[in-house]
Amino acid sequence: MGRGKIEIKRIENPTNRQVTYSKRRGGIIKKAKELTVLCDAEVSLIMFSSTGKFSEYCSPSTSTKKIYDRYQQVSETNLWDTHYEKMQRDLGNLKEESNRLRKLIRQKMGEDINELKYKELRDLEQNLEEWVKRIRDKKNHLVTNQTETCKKRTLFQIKNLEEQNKMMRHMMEEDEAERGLEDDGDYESQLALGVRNTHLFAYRMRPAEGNIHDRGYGLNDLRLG
Amino acid sequence: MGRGKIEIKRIENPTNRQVTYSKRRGGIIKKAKELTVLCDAEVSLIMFSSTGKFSEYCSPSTSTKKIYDRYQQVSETNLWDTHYEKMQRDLGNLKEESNRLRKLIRQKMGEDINELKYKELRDLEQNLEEWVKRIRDKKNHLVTNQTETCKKRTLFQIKNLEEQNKMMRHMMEEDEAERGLEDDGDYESQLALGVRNTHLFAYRMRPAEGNIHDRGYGLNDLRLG
DNA sequence: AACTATTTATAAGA
DNA sequence: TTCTTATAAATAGTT
Repeated sequence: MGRGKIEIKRIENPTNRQVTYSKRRGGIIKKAKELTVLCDAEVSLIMFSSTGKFSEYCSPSTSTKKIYDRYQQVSETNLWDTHYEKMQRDLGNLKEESNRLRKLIRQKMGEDINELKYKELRDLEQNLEEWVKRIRDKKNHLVTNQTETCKKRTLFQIKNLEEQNKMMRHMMEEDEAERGLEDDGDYESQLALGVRNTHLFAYRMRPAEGNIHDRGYGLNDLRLG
Repeated sequence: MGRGKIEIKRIENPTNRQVTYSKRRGGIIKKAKELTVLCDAEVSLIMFSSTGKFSEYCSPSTSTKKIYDRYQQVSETNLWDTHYEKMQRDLGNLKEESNRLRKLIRQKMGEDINELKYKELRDLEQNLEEWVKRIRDKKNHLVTNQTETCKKRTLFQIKNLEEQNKMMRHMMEEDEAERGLEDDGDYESQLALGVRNTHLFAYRMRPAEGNIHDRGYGLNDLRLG
């Protein structure tokens, strides 16, 4: 849509790419809004440009987090359903195969009874038992995997939390330290200056050092008299 | 874009709404793909229709989860930045106010030196200290809040995990039970039938009960002798 | 940021 | 759902 048709492939010129990103980001967000309103849908749209610039749209009435939670539910349900359905299909196939085999056995028995020995039937039984076991193991494995995945995610969250806290504590300490320096230097020097200025008038003048006028803490409720 | 212009407001007819949803969902996913390729961007798009139908698009080379993790980082950073910037602005305002006040004080001192007492300067100092304290408390409060939010999220994840596990265990048990019934009834009766059928021919016949042909377990690697 | 020639998306109809 | 097509909307290239 434009003066010329463009091929859908990476725009190599970084400026053009950025401009196109801006324009199309606006377009897609508009589309998301329209979809939300027209169709009463819930939409979450998260975008990172190639330069790492972040934009998002989320339907009002919900939040990105809520949508993501719902997404996780649905997609895990899908995952589970898929595995489970595959298992059911496998079982179905086994049943069909079994039917064919039993027919074959009956035929054979009809044709030549001596070919079917008691031992062979024991084998059959054991084979069937093995298959049941396999199905069960498969299912257990599945459930275990799901559980492990959940555990891993939670552990990751905890790790994430710890890192975030560490970072925040670090930021806080750094800032505390910085503020502390200001307190010992800037702020106290101002106070001292104030006191000295009083002395200046009340008792005797002393020279004021440096420019203090652009470094002070403002006060909204200072009583002056 | 279409035979007629439409107002962007909820489509009341459910059929039309569904049709429009389908069409526009395709459109927006196409746009997301194009943005991804043209601009080398990372996009996550999650949609739920008004009937709860779920669709998503995610740039190849990443995943919805990764994008959401990145989103959380960025949006928390933004949140933090916003608060922090507000704090810095507050501090800036205080500094300005302070400058004005100091000018006023100097004027007053010039006009009438006796109005400024030592006690007043102590008040000034205490006020300044209070403000510093307030800023610090505000910041501590902020950090604490952030930490609490993270904790809550993690606890929620754990709770979620526990519920999911419970559900899965329930599903598994239910299915185990069902399978168990089949084993005791269907499956064993089939085996028994096999054995009995052998007896039928090898030793003596016994009546077979029920129709077994549509319920058996199939076998892929059964050796028939 | 604007502008506009084109391409693209899509509303309505089948 | 899917196709068709007239028309609205988005946007590529340009200023």
